Amino acid sequence: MSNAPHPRSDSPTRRVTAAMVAAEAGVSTATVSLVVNGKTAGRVSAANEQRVREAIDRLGYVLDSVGSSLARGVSSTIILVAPDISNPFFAQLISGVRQVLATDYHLLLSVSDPGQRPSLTEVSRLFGQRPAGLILHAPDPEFLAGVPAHVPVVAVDAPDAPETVPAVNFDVSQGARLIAEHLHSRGHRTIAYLDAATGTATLRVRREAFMAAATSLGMTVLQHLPVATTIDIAAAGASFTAAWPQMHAAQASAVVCATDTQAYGVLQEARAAGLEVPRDLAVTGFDDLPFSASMNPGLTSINLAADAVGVQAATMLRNLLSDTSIEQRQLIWPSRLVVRGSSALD
Amino acid sequence: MSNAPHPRSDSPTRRVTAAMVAAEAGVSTATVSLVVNGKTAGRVSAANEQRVREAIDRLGYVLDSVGSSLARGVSSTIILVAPDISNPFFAQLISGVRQVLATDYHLLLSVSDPGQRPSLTEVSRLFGQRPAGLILHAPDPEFLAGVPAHVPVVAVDAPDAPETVPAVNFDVSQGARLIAEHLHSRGHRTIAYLDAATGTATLRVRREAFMAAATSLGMTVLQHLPVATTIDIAAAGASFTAAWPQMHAAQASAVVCATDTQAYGVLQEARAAGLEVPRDLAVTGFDDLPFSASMNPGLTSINLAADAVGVQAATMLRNLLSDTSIEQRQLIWPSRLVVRGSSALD
DNA sequence: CTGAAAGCGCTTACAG
DNA sequence: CTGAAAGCGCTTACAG
Repeated sequence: MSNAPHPRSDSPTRRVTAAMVAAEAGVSTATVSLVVNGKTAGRVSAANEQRVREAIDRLGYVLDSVGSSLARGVSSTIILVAPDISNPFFAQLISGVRQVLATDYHLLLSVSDPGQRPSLTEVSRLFGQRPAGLILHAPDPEFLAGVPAHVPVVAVDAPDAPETVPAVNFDVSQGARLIAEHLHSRGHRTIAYLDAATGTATLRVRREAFMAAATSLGMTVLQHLPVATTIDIAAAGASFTAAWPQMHAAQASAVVCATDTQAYGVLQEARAAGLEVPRDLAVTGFDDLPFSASMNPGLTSINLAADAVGVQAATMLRNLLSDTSIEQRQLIWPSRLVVRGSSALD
Repeated sequence: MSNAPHPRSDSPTRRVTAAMVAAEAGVSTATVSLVVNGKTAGRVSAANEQRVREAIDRLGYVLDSVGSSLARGVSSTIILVAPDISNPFFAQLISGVRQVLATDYHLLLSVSDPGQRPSLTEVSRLFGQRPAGLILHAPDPEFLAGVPAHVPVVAVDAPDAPETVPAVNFDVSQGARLIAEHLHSRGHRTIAYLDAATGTATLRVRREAFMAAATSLGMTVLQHLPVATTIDIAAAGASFTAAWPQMHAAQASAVVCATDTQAYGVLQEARAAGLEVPRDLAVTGFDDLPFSASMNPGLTSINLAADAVGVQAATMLRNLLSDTSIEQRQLIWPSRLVVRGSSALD
């Protein structure tokens, strides 16, 4: 920050423009622009480039991206649209995206309130920003359809995205099967499924894949017992508490939860009800949040490689932006079962 | 989305501009601009306003915020700068900010990698966006000093912010005292403090306030035992494990952690070491993350009203933006002790 | 109440 | 290799 003073209390120094740099260096603004954008090869003499760089340093010039975006017709901002950043798993995704895109683009997040989808005005304003590209986490089909044709887009965690949309998904079907097989191998035959009531595609796939796998293994899955809840610890716990008597009567020996967050609530309330996990009741989650290993007992879950997927999605988008033809339009990342104490006696 | 089709596969329809709307409505672009910005009072006839609105609907016009920002000299984007969004507590803060600002401004998040501070280039690009204002979560002094004088700023969770900077802080000193008093009242006399090694001001304040309170209550706090760690479950657990023999020898009966995240690691490793919490060792956290109630035993912690603080900060910024003089430049929000099983026998 | 015009800061053919 | 100039889409005094 040494040579670019930003006097917070001094007189409101005027913004330094390319024109001022040009005057200082004795060149045109066209030349300044070429230097700033690294397009000097064969277009700017070494001497002039040097002069411009010195002038930039002297004046503390910073490219105005608003002017730049208007002239180029597109900004260098990539917007990551997420329905819910309270999911800690999302931080990992971002970290992966940053690794690939942070150098050349400005990464911004646009979030809606948890569980809610972005409104029409929010979407319009989004495109009014002229983003260079979009990474959409778990977009609903309407949002996807509303993206203007000329904006490069990559979807993440969107198993229902049309094949024409580049996407990187987690293999949650496989994860759901792994859970079913794991519980079956531990002798469970009657099981409850706590679904998440957000309508996201990944959650539908998780449920359907689990049902299919459990059924084909000859297990019984209780219907709507417990009742689906939002992805919230307290709501999930309450739903479990309400359903437990019936589950118990039906001789259910395990609760499979659509998300780790919900499983935390079930663990908590099962304990409050005096149940011993996993002896009296096995519990499993999905997502393998960083906190799941710290539960007591640890929560058996499905690990999703969020950072790897972030890297993949960002790489795909970068290729799209540089017109590199991408080989595969949709990638799928394997899931991994992590067995912990909540489903396995030591 | 009905009357504003975004043909994803059709021919690349040209962006609809204010000039096209003006032509369609038979008025000037100046009039279109006034209507779009709701500045019609006494400046646009009802008839013309009506015509313009119809033309906008017919053509599916959306204000281009890049052009608008350039003309006005400032965008309608408010950027929330956060060092680490993996902190779930951050989602609550955002929710509060959104409640106040989402209608009139576009809220975007700029994140750096966990624990790292934003680089100079990132900061420059930030201001190249011409944000209407900034909300800074736990900014370091250098960043704060680098904010151009004309950009309205509100800091959050920045107990070291100069008095000239509007800020909303949590009373973490009070929280630290509450922890000390609670443990003292439970009979603890020798205590370990697991600090967080990120250099954020709030963490320094937590530690200093705790040390002062504990000392004045006549308690002994072991020095650098365990060794400070990043805000990471595994790192904290490992640090605890390494320090436990010495802590035990020193007859420490409690570990006070700078953050809940670290406390999770301690709980986990204490359990692995065969310790019973809280009988053999009490553990406390700080932040009261949503997961802390789900630990077993539940984690005693300090609850910070993140959403309330988000609302406050956003309100302050909105007042700053509308030239309303704000009464108080710095607000402080009380902390609340939440006692759970990790420090209290049933 | 209305519109022509200047201007925001930059980029990019274009002519030299 | 270089610069004058047009243009990106909008807003805002200004003159009427």
